[in-house]
Amino acid sequence: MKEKRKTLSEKKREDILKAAKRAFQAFGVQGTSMDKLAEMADVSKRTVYNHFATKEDIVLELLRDLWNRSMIQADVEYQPDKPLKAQLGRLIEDEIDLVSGHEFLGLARAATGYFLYRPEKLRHEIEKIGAAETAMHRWLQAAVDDNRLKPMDISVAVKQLHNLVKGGCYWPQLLGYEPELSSEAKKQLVDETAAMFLSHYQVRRARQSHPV
Amino acid sequence: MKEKRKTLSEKKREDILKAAKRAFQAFGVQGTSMDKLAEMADVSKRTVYNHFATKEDIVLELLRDLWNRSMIQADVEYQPDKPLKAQLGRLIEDEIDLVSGHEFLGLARAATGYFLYRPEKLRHEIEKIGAAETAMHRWLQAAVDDNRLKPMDISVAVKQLHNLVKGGCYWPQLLGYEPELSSEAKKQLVDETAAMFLSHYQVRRARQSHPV
DNA sequence: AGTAAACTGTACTGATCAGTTTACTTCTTT
DNA sequence: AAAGAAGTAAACTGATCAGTACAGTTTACT
Repeated sequence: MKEKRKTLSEKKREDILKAAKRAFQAFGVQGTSMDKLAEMADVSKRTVYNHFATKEDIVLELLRDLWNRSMIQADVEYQPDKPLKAQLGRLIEDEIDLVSGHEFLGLARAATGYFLYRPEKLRHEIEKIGAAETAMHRWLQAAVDDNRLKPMDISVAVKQLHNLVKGGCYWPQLLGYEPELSSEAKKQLVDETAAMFLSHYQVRRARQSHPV
Repeated sequence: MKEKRKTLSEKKREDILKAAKRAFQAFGVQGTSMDKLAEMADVSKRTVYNHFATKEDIVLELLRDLWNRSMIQADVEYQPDKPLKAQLGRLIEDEIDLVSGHEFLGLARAATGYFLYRPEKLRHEIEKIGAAETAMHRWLQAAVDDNRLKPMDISVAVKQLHNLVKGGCYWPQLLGYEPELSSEAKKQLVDETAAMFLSHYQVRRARQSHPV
């Protein structure tokens, strides 16, 4: 019975978080009363308050957890001998998958509702987390170092890619006025984005070999 | 006394809408109680309900009005003899000014909060409004017709431009985690966006004259 | 001047909800 | 097995808020 090493208390805590995740995704933070949450978690309301002092604490706990898990992206190693477009496309696709996944979108929606009129809190959270360097950052830097991409302000470039991606598969879905991307639409977005980006930043080599 | 042709009733109605705009921008829709609104409008609560059946009606009225005014953009006429970059830059700048203006942002924030968990309503409103053709559409089409931009899916291209712009000066400001763009930052955004877009879509002419 | 329409303030209804309290039961640990 | 930590249901507090009711006043128009 090793797998059930959890004490009852720990289990309840997890039940609460799981229920909160479902509830916040479905109804938003405002739309989820503590009574409803307790019921969904199959736990008494008092128990919720034994584990979390306020509703806010639950929200923040969930979002920090989401953020941490988001940062665990498999690095796409830069490969000097492979076409840029395929590699970049892979990175973009990972980004799309992350950002337009059900769980991410649902919690992002909850977070948006929650932080929309608490900008100081949002800034504070972002600050605490810090701008971690992403797989995209590292890959771009490697490609620049290898002289296959023009010198650029990497963080600007990363933002441009993010904006193209998010504008296509995140913000409209977050607001709910466009449906999830079909797999063809996804391919198209990957393609357009990579193509536009590379048009601008790729080094077009002359036919002769490198000058020293 | 021609200027005060308005009947009292009309004046009150406008007072209510003005106050609602200020209030929703400042506190959001949820954060504005009808009592507070009535007080801010210097009107009795009953009068508010004489003009608007529900809070929702006020929200929708304001947003429709905003939307209508947004559509009144001065067209930037396509000029065959002028550099594309300057013309496109002008269009992008107008877009930025619209979308990151205080009033627009404030109401967009209110709308976001309001519609976030009412996606059907949002879709319904968007549908009713329809996708009006923008100045950007027309300009791009003209430039394509003039063979200075490659053939493209215009609506995709417009979205790409929007995404680059909004990702830089709208979404982060909407959520409130980044400050308004400084005028240098704005220039930079205009520039980067136009440059990237043209890298991808501009027709690079050979030195000889056009083939027929 | 007189009437209808629109306004006012105050108070009410009915509902929701975050968080607390109580009195009692069940786990966990020593 | 006893203590105490954590669980439970249910009722309660105190507050907010959308929308209504009412009794009386002001404004617009004939």
